[in-house]
Amino acid sequence: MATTVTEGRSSADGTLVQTPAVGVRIRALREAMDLSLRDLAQRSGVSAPMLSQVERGETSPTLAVAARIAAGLELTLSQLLRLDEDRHVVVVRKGEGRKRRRAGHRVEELTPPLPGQRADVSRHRLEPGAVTGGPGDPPIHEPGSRETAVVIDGMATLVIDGQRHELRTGDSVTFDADLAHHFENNSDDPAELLAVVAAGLRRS
Amino acid sequence: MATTVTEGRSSADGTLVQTPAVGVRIRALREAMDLSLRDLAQRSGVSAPMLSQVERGETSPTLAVAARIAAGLELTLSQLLRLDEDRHVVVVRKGEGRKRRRAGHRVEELTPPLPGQRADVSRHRLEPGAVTGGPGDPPIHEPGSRETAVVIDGMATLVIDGQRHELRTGDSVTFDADLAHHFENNSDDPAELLAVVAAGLRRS
DNA sequence: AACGTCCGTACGTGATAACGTACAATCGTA
DNA sequence: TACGATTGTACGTTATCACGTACGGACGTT
Repeated sequence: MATTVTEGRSSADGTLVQTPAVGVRIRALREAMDLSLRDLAQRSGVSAPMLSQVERGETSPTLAVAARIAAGLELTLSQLLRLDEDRHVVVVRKGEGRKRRRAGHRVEELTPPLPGQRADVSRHRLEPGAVTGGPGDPPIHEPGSRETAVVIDGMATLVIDGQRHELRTGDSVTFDADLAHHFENNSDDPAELLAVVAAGLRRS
Repeated sequence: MATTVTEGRSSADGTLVQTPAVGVRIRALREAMDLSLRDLAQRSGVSAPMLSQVERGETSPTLAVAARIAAGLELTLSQLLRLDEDRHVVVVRKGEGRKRRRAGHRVEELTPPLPGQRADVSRHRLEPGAVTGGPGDPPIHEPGSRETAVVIDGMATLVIDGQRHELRTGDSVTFDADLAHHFENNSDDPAELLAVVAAGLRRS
């Protein structure tokens, strides 16, 4: 039984000469989607030669063009850039320390650490009054990832982006998992949740 | 079905015209830090007139200068852009979702048909003696996809590649979903399953 | 081979991003 | 009032971004 907390570690301190890095990332994403330069050009509205130059780091695109490229890759620009800014290191913590600090929250990892894993399934048990992650240190998943949670038993409240969503047994919710979010159990009975985090496009 | 779609400040039709928005955000951040254009110019290495034009949305900066501006505001570029990309979607499905009924097999789709969806979560109820993957169903999934199933309640048997795996309540299993497989319920009580199918990298 | 079609990239041109300088407006201080 | 100091912005020049076109190379057919 292990508690997984996926934390994006931003490199705010480091220098960010990302112009060449984002080009490599764009090329990797494009090839991962099996798109040619002209395919992405049509999807994004950016010319193929421009894409080639950007991918090789010869030019720095404007925000407008970069946003169109990201949209062609079905990403927002911030998501695209975060792929390079973050180390997106997955920190796996043992349930021991986590359970002591976040009493009433038990996490059970269901998906094994297989290579090429793109979905992470975990089961959560929230005692009355317990919260996942915590408001101050919210678990944010990899950029581009999306989470689906199902309330198996009891009631829970999803707090995301300043909004609260009351969930009853049988309810499910889908949202972008790279946003700050956490679950609360404000009822008098334990709650069972099942969380599925689907990773964004990634290469090797 | 009662699905609730909650959106932040979406860009309406989906296309994101963020060039003017980020300018307003930059100005707000700069003024919040009590910096003049020349102050931020020195901190970021971008000329003050350029900053003025960017803040008013007259020009779209390149990624290189946008990153320098963000650094001058002590932010990464993705952090700066994220503040304006509020196309975060939260889809809440109250109660039971869209169902398909087979003989003794009820399927409930939990993930909404959102663009960019890469994982499909479904809930299955198997009556005693029932099997999944009945005649006229998509027997196997896309090549490269992987499936994780969790037995929420009852017992079930996974038959895959000529092998049988007995699963009890709380058990879970992960396997390559492009293999022929199906679930059976050989017990005397109904079984509740939750299946997660993570698609491979999409193409075109 | 010879063909058509795709791939990524080099080239030349128009558009514009980004700079340095200079200006009107505002504020504080003498 | 008058002055220096700052504010944000208009102007003109240079650098370069972004486009359309066109080229050499790789692949599959005929």
